[in-house]
Amino acid sequence: MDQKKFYITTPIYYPSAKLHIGHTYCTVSADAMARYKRLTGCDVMFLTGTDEHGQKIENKAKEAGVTPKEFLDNIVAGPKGILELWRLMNISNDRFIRTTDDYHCASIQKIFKKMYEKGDIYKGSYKGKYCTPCESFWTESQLVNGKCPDCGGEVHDAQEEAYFFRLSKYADRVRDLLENTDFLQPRSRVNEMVNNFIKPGLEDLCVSRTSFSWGIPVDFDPGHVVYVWVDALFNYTTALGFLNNKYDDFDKYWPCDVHFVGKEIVRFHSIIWPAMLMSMEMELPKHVFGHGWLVIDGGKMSKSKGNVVDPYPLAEMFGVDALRFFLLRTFPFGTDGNFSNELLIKTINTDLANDLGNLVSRTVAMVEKYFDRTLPTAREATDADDELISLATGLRARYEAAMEQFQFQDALEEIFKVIGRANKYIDENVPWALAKDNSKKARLATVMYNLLEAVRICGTLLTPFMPDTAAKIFERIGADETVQTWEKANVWGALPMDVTVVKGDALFPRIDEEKALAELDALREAQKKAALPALEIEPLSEENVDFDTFCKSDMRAVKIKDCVPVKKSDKLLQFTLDDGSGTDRTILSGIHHYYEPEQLIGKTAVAILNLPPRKMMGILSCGMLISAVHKENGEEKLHLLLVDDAIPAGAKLC
RNA sequence: CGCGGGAUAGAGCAGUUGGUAGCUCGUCGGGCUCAUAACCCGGAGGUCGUUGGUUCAAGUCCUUCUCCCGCAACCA
Repeated sequence: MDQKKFYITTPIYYPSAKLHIGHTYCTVSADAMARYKRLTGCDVMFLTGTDEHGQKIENKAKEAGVTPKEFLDNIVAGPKGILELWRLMNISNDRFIRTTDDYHCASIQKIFKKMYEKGDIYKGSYKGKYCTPCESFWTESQLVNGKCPDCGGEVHDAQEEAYFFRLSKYADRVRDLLENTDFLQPRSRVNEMVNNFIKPGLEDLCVSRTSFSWGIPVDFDPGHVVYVWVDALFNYTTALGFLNNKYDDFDKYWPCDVHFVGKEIVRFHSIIWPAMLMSMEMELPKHVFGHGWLVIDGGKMSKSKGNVVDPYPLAEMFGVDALRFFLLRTFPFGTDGNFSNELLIKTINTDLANDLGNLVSRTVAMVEKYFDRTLPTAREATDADDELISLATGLRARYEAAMEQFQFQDALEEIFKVIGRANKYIDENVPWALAKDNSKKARLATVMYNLLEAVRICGTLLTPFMPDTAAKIFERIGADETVQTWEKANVWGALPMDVTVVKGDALFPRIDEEKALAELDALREAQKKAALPALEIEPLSEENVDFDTFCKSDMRAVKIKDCVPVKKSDKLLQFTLDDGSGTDRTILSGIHHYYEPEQLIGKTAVAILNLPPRKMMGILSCGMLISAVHKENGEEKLHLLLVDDAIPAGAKLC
C-alpha cells in the first residue's frame, strides 16, 4: 500500500515589513501539523514562502532607495529576516517559494494564458480613483477623507485597461462548495463568506494592472502585469512543479490537504482560489482553515497602534519551544486569542516548569537516588497503577482526534491531563516512603517505571510542538529511537525494564515574572527609540516674515535675578528678570522639566519683551524667554538660550 | 436595520443534540518533602450582558435593547 501523503501550506507572506508574532503563530501551527503528520508516518510536503510583487513593495523599495529585489532580499534572506525567523522557530518546511522565483513566474504566465484562451480571463477596463503623484489606483473605501491615503492629495476618477477573471461564472459552484462540504473551516466562516460576498453577487475580478510594473508581465500584452490573485494563489501549485520543470511532485501531492490562512484572507482562499482552480479544471484543495488572530488588549495588532509583537526577543528570552508551545496551547485555533506577555510567562511557568519540567525532574531524580539511575527488573503492579496506565495509553487516540480537527489546544490539553495525573500518582504512591523499606523495592521500581512510561508517551506526542524539548526528555528518561514512535505511543511497557536515566538541568527554569516583564518593557522602549530618528529639528519655515514685522519684536538680553517653581505646576518656572529698565520683570516659562531654578539664577538669557502680558496659574507673565528645541530619539529636548554674562541687562538684540 | 463574532467567578477561557455551571491562573486553608519556593487535597467566589417568550426544564432555542471587536477588494 502507498504511503499516505499530506500537503500543507501557510499563506505566502507579504514582505513589505518584518514579520510579527501573528505570522509566527500561523507558521508554527502549520509546522506542528506537518510534524504530527510525519510522526504518524505520512509523506509530508510543507510549504511556506513570500508573495513579493505589487505596488506596495515597489513603493517601499523606492523609499529605501534600492531596487525591489534588493529590498526583498533583505527582508526575506537578510539579518532577522523571514528565513532566519523560521530557522529560529525550528520550522520544518520542505520548501520555500518566493513569487519572484523564475520557475514560478514562468508557470504563472502559462496559467494566465490558459485561462485567457479558455475565455475565463478577458480584457476590460478598471475604474477607480487615481492619484497622479503617487501613480496609484485606490478604491472608494481606501480613500481617507476622499483623499489619497498615501500622500493626502486629490484623486480623480480614472480607468485603465485591465484583464478580468470571470469569477461570476463560478459563483454557484463555489457557494455549493462552501455550504455543502467541509471545505472551509471553521464552519462559522461559511456564513460570513456567503452573506458578505456571494449573496450580493460576485463581481468579476481584476487580474492585471498597468499602473505599476513590479509584477509578472503578461507575456502576450506588454505593459500589463499579473495582479496578485493569479500570481499569489497559484504558488501552492507551482511550488510542486505545476507547469514548470523545477519540481516534479505535483501529481504526488496535489490536491492540497489543507491551507492554513488568517481570517482576513479566507475570502481569497475560499472563493477566488477554488473558482480559479475550477477554471483550470484542477482538483480543489481538501480544506481551507481560517485561523483567528492574536489580538492585544482586545484590539488588533497594527503598526499605527505601535503594539506589534516581535517574536525574536520572546524566543530569545524564553526559548523557542516555550514560545511555540504557548501559541498553540493557549488559543483555540479558530478564534481570536488575546496575547500578552503576562499570559506567556504564566503559561510557561505553570505548564512547562511546574507540571512537565518538574515531573521529569522529580522522576529522574528519584530513579537516580533510589536505584543509582538504572531500574532493577523486578516488578510489583497494583490496582493503583490502572488509572494512570489507561489514561496514558488512551492518550494517543484522544490526541489524534483533536489534531485531525486542527484543535491543537485540545490535543495539548489531553497531554497535560496525563502529566497532571502522573504528578498525582507520585503523591498517591509516596515513593520516598517505599524507598525506606527494602522489601518494597519491586513496588518502587514499578512506580518509577510507570512514571517514565507516562513521560515517554507524552514526550512522543509533544514532539510536533516542542521538538527540542522532546529530544531532551527522551535523553533524560533513557528512551532510544525505537520507543519514540507513533506506534509505541499507545503501548505500555516500551521502555526496557532495566532502563537507565540521565539527570540534567531543568527543562524549563521558572521565570521571574516581574523581572521578565520589566526586561521586555525596557527592550520595547529601546526598540521604539531606535526606530525614531536620532536627531530631529523642526523643518525650516517656507513662509517669509516681512522686515518691519520682525523689527517690532523687542528682543533683549536679561539677567535672571531670581527663579522659583510655580506652585501646583509641574512645568512652570517664575523668573524675576532685570531688563535694564530698573523695574523687575516677571516672566513665566514652562521649562521645569529641563531646569532647576538654582541652575539658572545669575545667568544671562534672551527674552522677547513686548508680547502682550498673559496670566498663567494666576501670575502675569510679561514676555517670553527664548529656548532652542529639538528632538533626540523622538524625545523633546530643550535648552534655554544663555548668552555671555558680559552683555548688560537690556541690551537690544537685532 | 451592511455583514460577522463576542459578552459565563477577581483575570483569561470551555460549555457538544436544552436536563446538577466547569477549566487554568489568582485567593484562602490543609497535606507532602522525591522535585524547578515546585507537587497533591479541599474551601470561598457566578441572578451565565439586558428585555420578554417557548418548555416540565434555557448559559444553551426565539425576541428586545446595550456595550466591545473585526470585516466592508491584499496587514496571519
